Amino acid sequence: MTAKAANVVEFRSRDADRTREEILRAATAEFTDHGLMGARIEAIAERAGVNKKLIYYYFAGKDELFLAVLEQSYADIRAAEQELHLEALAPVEAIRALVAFTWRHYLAHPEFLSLLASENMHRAGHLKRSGRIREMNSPLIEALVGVLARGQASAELRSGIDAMQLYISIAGLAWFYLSNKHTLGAIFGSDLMAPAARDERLCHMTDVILGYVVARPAVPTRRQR
Amino acid sequence: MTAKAANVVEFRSRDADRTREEILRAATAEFTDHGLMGARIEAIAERAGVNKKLIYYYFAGKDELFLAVLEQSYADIRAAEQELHLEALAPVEAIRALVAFTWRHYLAHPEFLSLLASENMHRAGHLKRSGRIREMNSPLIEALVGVLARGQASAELRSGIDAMQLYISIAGLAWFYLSNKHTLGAIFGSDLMAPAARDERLCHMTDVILGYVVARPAVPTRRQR
DNA sequence: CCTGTAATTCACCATTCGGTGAATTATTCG
DNA sequence: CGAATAATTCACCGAATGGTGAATTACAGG
Repeated sequence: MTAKAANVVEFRSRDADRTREEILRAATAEFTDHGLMGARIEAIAERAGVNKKLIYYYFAGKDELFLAVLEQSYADIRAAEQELHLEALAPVEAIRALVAFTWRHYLAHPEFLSLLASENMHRAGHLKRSGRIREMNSPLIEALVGVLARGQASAELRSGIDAMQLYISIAGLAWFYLSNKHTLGAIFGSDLMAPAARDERLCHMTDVILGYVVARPAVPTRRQR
Repeated sequence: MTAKAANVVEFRSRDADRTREEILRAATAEFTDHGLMGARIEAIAERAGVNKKLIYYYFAGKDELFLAVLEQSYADIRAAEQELHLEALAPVEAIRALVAFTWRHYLAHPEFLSLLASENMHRAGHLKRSGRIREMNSPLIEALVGVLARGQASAELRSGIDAMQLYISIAGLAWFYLSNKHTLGAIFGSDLMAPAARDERLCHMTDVILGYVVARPAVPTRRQR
């Protein structure tokens, strides 16, 4: 019985790898657009051009799918960091490169910002359950420690810089601008993503960070209580 | 009919203002904890100790409620900014005060970060519809412009600093650390909210910003293209 | 005390959503 | 080819969820 309209239903060619990847891609987009709670499984299925049940065939549920997306996004940035080779650059140039890299990576991967925002709202519950991500503990910090040590030895960089604090500051300068571009843009009445504005931001970020790390001739900064 | 168990139902004393405020308070908490999409109207009603329908009596719907919460949060920070009186401080001290203020306000008002994160995920749709917030265009920026002008005139501060960029940078240094404390804490394996860690962060932030704004004896910072 | 109305409760709905059991089909391998 | 199995579809569910119409009650003003 039930002659399905004969012409219309294209059957999916059966390719597990491709299907899984398409689900992941669609899920990344949906989670990025609407957050973990706002994302709809059915919407992910539609974006992927896939039957909803397939999502449960490949992933245990919404949370596991989100975790897979998050892990992928982390893997991407870690992989990109590998190509920085900070150890090959002079200290000041290494810092400058790190700032530019951070800016450009966030710019090119808005999903990273959005996914992490969701994950933080969930108090990093997925991340904590993921061995994979915790093992990805960025080698970048160690590279940065090396750069700071070299720079301090050569007196090019200020002493007493904490690598983690510096890393967080560099990330923060880029992150806040990009993740809050809509509210900031509305309040300041300007398009923060216009090419000129983006260039200016990188310029400013670089000045701020270099202003901090580059050793000063004399004038010591006073610590506040 | 239907004798409700006689003893149990305490009737709400009828106080429109109080009820409205309690709904707003509960909604702030719920939106903060779960985001706009994750927040449940019924949960807000329970938190407020109020019948669900009352929420629709005082607010048109979920989005209008969210907007009201957002407006309140903006009003709070604008009010707090009023008491800074940057114009009464020496330029460097004014910057230092602004950094500390930003840090402490975000620390004391996590809802501000969370609400704005939701609002940005929604591309500032509520904010754009709110005349009230757009009119709140921070006088802080103007005050900051004044500080920078004074500092430049007295040669205490570097020239060419853009007030908006600086404001975004100060906010970003605090924001990223706080809004991403869970993922950062998991990755770095440390408690970023421990008192010592918080003090260290403020210290670092201050050093970074002052390192940038304070005029250098000679060594000009090279601009990158 | 009485009455009008503002504030509150109650019962209910249509829809959406994450998720599932079982059938079905494509593909691989013997 | 024929059977086994991996990949996909189909039909369906129970629980939430945002929202509502209408009744009800506390309270202020006369």
